[in-house]
Order: sequence, then C-alpha cells, then structure tokens
Amino acid sequence: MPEASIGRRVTAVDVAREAGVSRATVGYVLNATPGQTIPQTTRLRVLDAATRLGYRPNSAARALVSGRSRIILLVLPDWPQEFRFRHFLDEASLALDESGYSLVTYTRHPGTRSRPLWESLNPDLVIGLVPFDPEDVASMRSCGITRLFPDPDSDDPANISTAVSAGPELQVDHLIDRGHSRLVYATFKEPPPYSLVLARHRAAGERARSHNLPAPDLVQIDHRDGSADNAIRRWRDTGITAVIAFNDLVAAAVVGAAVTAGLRIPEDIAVIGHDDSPLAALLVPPLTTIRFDTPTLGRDFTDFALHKLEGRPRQNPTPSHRATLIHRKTT
Amino acid sequence: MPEASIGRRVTAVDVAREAGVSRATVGYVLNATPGQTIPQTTRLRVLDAATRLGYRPNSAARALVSGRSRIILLVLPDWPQEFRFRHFLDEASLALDESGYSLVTYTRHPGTRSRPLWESLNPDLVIGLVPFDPEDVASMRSCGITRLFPDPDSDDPANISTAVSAGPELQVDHLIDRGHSRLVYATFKEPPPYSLVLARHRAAGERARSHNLPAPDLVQIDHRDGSADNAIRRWRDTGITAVIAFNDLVAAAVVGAAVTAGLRIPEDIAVIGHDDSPLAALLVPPLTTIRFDTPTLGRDFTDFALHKLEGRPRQNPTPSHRATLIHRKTT
DNA sequence: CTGAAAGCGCTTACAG
DNA sequence: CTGAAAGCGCTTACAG
Repeated sequence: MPEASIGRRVTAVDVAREAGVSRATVGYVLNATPGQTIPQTTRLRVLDAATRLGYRPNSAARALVSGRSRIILLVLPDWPQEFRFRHFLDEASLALDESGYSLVTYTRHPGTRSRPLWESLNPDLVIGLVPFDPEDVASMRSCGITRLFPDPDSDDPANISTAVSAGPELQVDHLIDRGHSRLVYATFKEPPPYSLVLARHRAAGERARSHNLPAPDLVQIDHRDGSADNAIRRWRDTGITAVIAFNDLVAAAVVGAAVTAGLRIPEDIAVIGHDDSPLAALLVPPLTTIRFDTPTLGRDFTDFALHKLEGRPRQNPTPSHRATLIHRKTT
Repeated sequence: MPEASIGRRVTAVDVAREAGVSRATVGYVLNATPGQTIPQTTRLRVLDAATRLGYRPNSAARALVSGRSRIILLVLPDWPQEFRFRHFLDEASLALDESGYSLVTYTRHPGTRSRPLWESLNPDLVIGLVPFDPEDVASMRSCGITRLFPDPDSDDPANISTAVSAGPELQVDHLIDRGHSRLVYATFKEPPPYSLVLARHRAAGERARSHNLPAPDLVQIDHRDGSADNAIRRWRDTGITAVIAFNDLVAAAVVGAAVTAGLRIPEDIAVIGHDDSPLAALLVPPLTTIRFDTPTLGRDFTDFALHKLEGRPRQNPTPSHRATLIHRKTT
C-alpha cells in the first residue's frame, strides 16, 4: 500500500479517483447501500481500488455523520474479576464484531474525578454490571447516550445479570445432595463484601430456604489475623458441616485453615468454591467448584446488546446460563 | 439540564445562543485557546451557559477536525494477565486522564479475523506489550496511525518492557542469598510457555550466570498428570534445592506436589513465586514471592506515552521498577 | 445508474 | 476583542 506509507491517509476521494467514479459511488459500493443498483464492473473497480490503496474509512467522520460510533461500552465495577471473565469478554467481542460493533471495557472507580470514557468514545450503548450512579447517568445523557443499561428511568428487567444466582444455587444443591444441612457462606473480610458477594449470598439463602433449610450465615474471614482458624473452630463446635465459598480463593483459605486445624476434608468439613479458577484443580486437595460456560454467557450478552441496539428479537429470551458443578475432592 | 433530557444533544451553537456570543468564542473559551484574549465577563457567561446546559463537546467531531482522538490503545497479548495488572492499568489511566488522554485496552487474538479495535477507535498512539505482527502494523498504518510501539520500522529501544527482568533477578538473588546454588525454573505445560515466560526464564538465567552459576533449566509441569510429582522426585534425586516459579500459581502447584511427596519446605526444597497474588499469602505454607509496585509502573507508562505523544522529556529515563521481595515461609 | 451538494459538530486561521 | 467562513471525511437524500 504505497499511498499509506508516504504518510497521508487514504480517503474516499483517493479511491474515487483511482476507480474513476465519484466519491458517492465509493460510499454506496463500500457500504452496500440498499436501493442503489451499481453494475458489477463498477463495483469491482471500486472494491479493487479500495484494497489496492489500503483504504480504511475514517471512523470519526463516519461517527459524526451517522451519529453512531458502533462502540459498546461495558462498565465494570471496581472489584476483582473472576478468572473466566476474560474468556467471556473475548467471546462477546468476537460475536459483536461480526455484527460490526466493537466492545470496550471500562473500570469505573467511584470517587475519582476523571473524565469518564463514554465522553471520549461516544458509545452507542453502555452496559453496566451494576447500577449506575445518578451522576454517571446524567453524564451519559449529556453526552447524547440514549441507550444505557441498567436504566434507572425505565423498568427494564435486569435479566442480563440473572447469571449471578446460578452458581450459588448449584453450590447449595450439591451440598444438600451430599447430605449436608448445616451450611455457612464464607467470604473475605478484605475487600469488604461488595454487591456481587451479597447477591450470591442472597441467592444461596433463597435456595436453602426452598429446601426448607435456614439461610446460611455470611462469615467474613481473614487468613492473616487467624480469623479463619477461629471460624473453623467455631463451625466445628456449632455443628456446621459444609462451607459455601464466594470463590475459589476463599475456598482455598478455608481449606488451608481446616487442614492446619487438623480437620479432614471432606469428612469433617466440606468446602465448595466458585469459578473453577486454575487454583481449584491444583490445590491439595483439589477443590469442588462451579464453572460457568463462558461461550454461552458471551452469546447471551451479544444477544442482549443487539436487542438493545437494533431491536433484534432475543434469540434466547430465558437464557440457561450453563453453570456446571466440577466435583473434585473437597465435598 | 433540561435540554439534555428532551433528547436533542446540546451543541456549541446552543451554548453560543445561551451566552449571546458566536460559536467561535465558545470554542476559544472552552478550549482556553492561547493567543485569544477573552474578557472575563464573556468568559464567565460562556462557562456558565455551558454548565447550565450540560454541554459536552462531540468527540467524533473534535477528532475529525483536529486529527487526534486523545485515545491511547494498549494492546495486550493473548495470555493470562497477572493479578496486579489491573492496578497498573488503573494507575496509568488516571495519570493519563489528567493530561486529557483516555487509555483503552484491547486483547488481540492472533488468527481471529475480526476488525481490530484501532480501526474504530482511531487512537493517537498504540502500545503493545509484545511486538506486533507485520499485518497488524500494516493495518494500523492504513488507519492513519503513525505512532505505534514497539515500531518495527524504528530502532526505538524497547525500554517500556524492561520491567520483565526485575522480578526474576530478585528471585535468583534471594535464593542465592539463602545459600542455594542448584536451581530450576518452573512453569506450566499448559498453556505452552509464551513469550513472557521465556523472557523471565532468560532473565533468571542471565542473573544466575552473573553469579557464576549455571542457568536454571526450564521445567514444564502439569499438576493433573502427575508430572509435578515426577519433577519433585527428579529434583530431589539430582540435588536441586530451590525452585523459581514463573508465578504464584506455579509455585502453589510445586508446593502442593512437594508436600504430597513428604518433603519439608523450605528445608528440603525452597520455592519462590512471582506476582504476590492473593493466593501467595493464604497458601499453607505462605509463599515467598515478588511484588511489583504498580503505581510506579503506571507512572512509567504514562511518562512513556506522553513522551511519544507530545515529545515531553521522560521524567524517569531509567526507571527503577520497584520490584520487592515478599519473604514468607517457602524459602 | 451516477454525481453535485448539503450537512454532521467541531477547530482555527482570517477579517473586521 | 469577536464573528463569518472554510474544512476535517464521511453519508445520503436529491437531481440528473
């Protein structure tokens, strides 16, 4: 691509000149504009000129005139992401790309007064994993963003985040299957339980109650100050036989404290993790945990985004989130 | 912001009308254009009108006319990121934001034929953690991207990635300090050693040789097929006394296999990790490891980016990357 | 079937 | 000190 290498960027005018047509025709051919009947020879001449010159439309100009950037912004909360989250993003990005959209992620830190990314990106759609602050909503609106989710001004069901409950439900079901009825829900003291922790704990509680069992208590452990050891001792004394861990790391901490306290796993105490991170398989003993099917989750997300953007019917209105139990040695 | 809520986006024309000035004046005031002397009263009128209406400049229009998007794209390789990487990104984003730039990350998957993010984002600068494919370089050039790094067409020293060697060097130094001289370097078989693994192994080797020791062998273990157990046995038989792990997870696998094999840690075998992930502290026994100072790394990155973008002198030409040894119980 | 032309919202010389 | 005007690169009615 000789033109590109001399520095000046190739524009539609260059392609038009090269192909011997007007720049409008270039646009029609390259965008496959419906309602325009371009003869095959002209079309090929344009296409050929475009590839020969290495033409890429200027996305800023396109966004300006069309009013759409074809960018989707996914706003992530300020807390640790689970291991498979990147797989999920990759799946979603790929699928969205096929429909001509780019997915960009953005971690929002409450309190930092930095210019939010939606100002510079002009996304067509903003999706948050947790509800937005009112100031953020106002900021998006003044940037001309009309599609955002969850939207406080619309009573849109929050069905993109129902995947939260599938894991805890499987955890509870599995432990009950194994004959346990005295359960606790464990998480770390640090960072303080954020909304995903609370949501999973709540889901576990509801599932337990649907089995006519009391909702498991939320216990915050800290492996550094010995509170995990204390918790283990207390659990043993009060007849707790199984621990639902928020994630595999919490499960690893519980397993470590139990082993140190001389308890046998799973005979004296059973532990189930969540996420199936690499750690789960290599821990001694290897961890029973929950794995999410990220391709399915990615497709669900894509589906949802395209529904919001183009009103496409959701292919999967009640998505089955495909959480799977990975049974190893701690239950 | 009443105008924003009725749907139509507020433009500079609206602000000009509201303030009773021309749109040019609005631009001068809002951009603090040097060389323009705007009387304080006019300035305040404009500023006031802008905030009252909730005006946000359209970034697409601004990018089109100025030729700069004020976006920096960080291209990440396809492999797992270490735990503190997000802290690093957050630090860098924040610092860059203060200079008016937005940092966006993009995971590039070789082989997938999806439209690369630099086409839709028009970044002013693209920085890769590893060298770019030639096709990707060509693609960036045809998108009008002139600033990219590492740039195969320029013999720019790759001094943003020298942080790689600091960790392995500390690992080697510490083990030698503790009296070890027979070392191996351990990583997982799966995923196959990617370039970061090889770079760290190489750095460890060079450091060992600078101590007049042979370069440690690279050993690929797999906790699932018992090759970790075999490796442990072989090391014991061949007099290896210390293991440098690529990261904390590898270290955890080695520790697990050693404990299972009845070895004492660190008496029979010492293990040092890398990253100081949360796992390191809660493992039993807790892991000696390397921690990177992400704020420093973030500042270095910002420094580097602003140097590339605006030719600012690098404040920290030979950055000290502040890797720290976290000494716990496995060495 | 193809081209001349308007216009997206901004920046920035240039003229008053 | 302020405004009229050109132009960034594209899309898209509209007229031939």
